[in-house]
Amino acid sequence: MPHLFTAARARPDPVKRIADPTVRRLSLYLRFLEEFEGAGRTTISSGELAQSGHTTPAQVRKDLSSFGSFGKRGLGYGTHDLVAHIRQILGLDRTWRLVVVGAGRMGSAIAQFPGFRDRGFHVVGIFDLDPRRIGQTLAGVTIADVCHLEADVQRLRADIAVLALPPAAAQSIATRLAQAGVHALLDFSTAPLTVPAGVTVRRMDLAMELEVLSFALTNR
Amino acid sequence: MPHLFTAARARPDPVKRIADPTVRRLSLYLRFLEEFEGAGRTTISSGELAQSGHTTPAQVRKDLSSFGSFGKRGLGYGTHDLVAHIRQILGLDRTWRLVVVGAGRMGSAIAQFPGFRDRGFHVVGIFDLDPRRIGQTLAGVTIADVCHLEADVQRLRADIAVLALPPAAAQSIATRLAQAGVHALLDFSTAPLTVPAGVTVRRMDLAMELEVLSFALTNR
DNA sequence: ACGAGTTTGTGAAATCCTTCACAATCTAGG
DNA sequence: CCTAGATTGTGAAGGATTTCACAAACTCGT
Ligand SMILES: NC(=O)c1ccc[n+]([C@@H]2O[C@H](COP(=O)([O-])OP(=O)(O)OC[C@H]3O[C@@H](n4cnc5c(N)ncnc54)[C@H](O)[C@@H]3O)[C@@H](O)[C@H]2O)c1
Ligand SMILES: NC(=O)c1ccc[n+]([C@@H]2O[C@H](COP(=O)([O-])OP(=O)(O)OC[C@H]3O[C@@H](n4cnc5c(N)ncnc54)[C@H](O)[C@@H]3O)[C@@H](O)[C@H]2O)c1
Repeated sequence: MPHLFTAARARPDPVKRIADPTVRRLSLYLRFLEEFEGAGRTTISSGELAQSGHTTPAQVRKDLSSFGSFGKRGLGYGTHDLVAHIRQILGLDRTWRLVVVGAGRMGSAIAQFPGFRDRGFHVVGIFDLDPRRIGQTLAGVTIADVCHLEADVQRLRADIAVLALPPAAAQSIATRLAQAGVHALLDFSTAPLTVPAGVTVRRMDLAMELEVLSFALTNR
Repeated sequence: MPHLFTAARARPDPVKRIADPTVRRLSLYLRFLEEFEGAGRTTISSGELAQSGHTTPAQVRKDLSSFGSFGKRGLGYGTHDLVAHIRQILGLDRTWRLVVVGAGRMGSAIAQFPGFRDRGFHVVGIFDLDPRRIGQTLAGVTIADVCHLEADVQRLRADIAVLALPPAAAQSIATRLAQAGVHALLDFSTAPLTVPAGVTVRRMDLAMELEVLSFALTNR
């Protein structure tokens, strides 16, 4: 399900579809660039980036060139510059407000993970159904009753929701979130969700990945 | 990085590369089929399967046809039959022995998740570095010291390892596991791993998925 | 200021994956 | 047994993504 988009921030030229794999790689490149920048490197070539990311120099250059021309021929890319550009392309030059729905094992692990805040993803709300969980605090956020979900996510101005729910509950919660104006969902449950147009869903399906590994092992 | 394989279990015909997306969809189809089977349906058409999985009838048929001819024209696929076939294709007609390395928030959540055992993935070992964790028990398995990792995974006959480690530790543990004969890794850390040929790695990169969502939100 | 050496940016080619379209084959009903 | 209706299996077409290959543009040392 590819999606159209218009270029970020008044750049007139490249109104163009960006492939999903490109966006994922951009996210990867960003990490390496930050490492390189931290290590004091001021420039980096497509070849070096490619090596870090298990891809090819041509791929790196194609990926970047869909957004503009950030490198210097003969030299490579300025690490600091490129970090700034990719952050802007990915929309990481701001913070995003996250809610976690389902405070079980997985939901708790995610809500307590400090790495997200460091990258601009702030957990501003946690919801559950279970009276024993409601009222407890995780990483400074008090678990709220899911029955006021719509009002709460609007009050909290949530941008993104992480669903760590039993599969049976996921669809109904997804619909309620979409209704309440949350346009991005990260779903850990096993059933694919149906959502209104304009809402993006990403799935994290552990069981599927294990089955892919099983297939790989089975076929030598 | 596509990989070659030879057809599962002495079928002479289709020595052919199977696309990764095909394998993932097979895993999806299997879930729906199990639901349909549980609901008493004896046959199902490619159209119905497609609808459940957000894909097209042609895609479903192509996917299945890379492995053989399982349907009946005019009727569809026998649910029970197809479940059995897909299980066999994916290598799910046996149990797989899992170890979890890193018993922090994420590792604990995974080790304690009952859903895996139900699908044939048995957690047989958990490892950590932290003396406070070593000796504790999760879901009936005692956390062992990672220093005997190689000997332990061989003794436990582990097939698959889940890495829930700090990124800095992941590469070294992956290398040790590969050395010890574990040919399939599921990695939760953020750095892509380099492994010897013959070892399959799947990544679960939460941060990357959030950044893809950030991109989607940013570009309307 | 110049030439040797690098590295980018990008059309074109190649590869990979999905969709189309239809003959082949089945069921069901009379 | 025959016909109407349904659905599979699959080559071929189409679309998407990756790789190739090379001119353009830069740096650096002299
Ligand atoms: N834990 C894992 O390692 C793991 C692995 C693979 C998949 N998953 C999937 O992730 C999801 C969560 O897994 P988990 O292990 O955290 O489960 P869990 O049972 O520990 O937690 C689920 C939580 O959701 C809450 N909940 C249930 N219905 C709700 C509703 N309608 N609204 C709000 N909260 C509700 C429950 O009270 C519970 O706290 C499941 O879909 C599971 O299949 C988890
Ligand atoms: N928790 C999350 O929601 C989350 C989200 C995104 C990514 N991740 C990633 O998953 C990984 C694990 O995250 P976490 O939250 O569970 O971290 P954590 O700190 O809770 O757990 C890490 C565990 O690994 C152990 N460990 C460290 N070095 C080790 C070694 N060499 N051998 C064995 N054990 C070792 C530590 O003792 C600790 O128990 C990290 O790479 C993290 O970036 C986690």
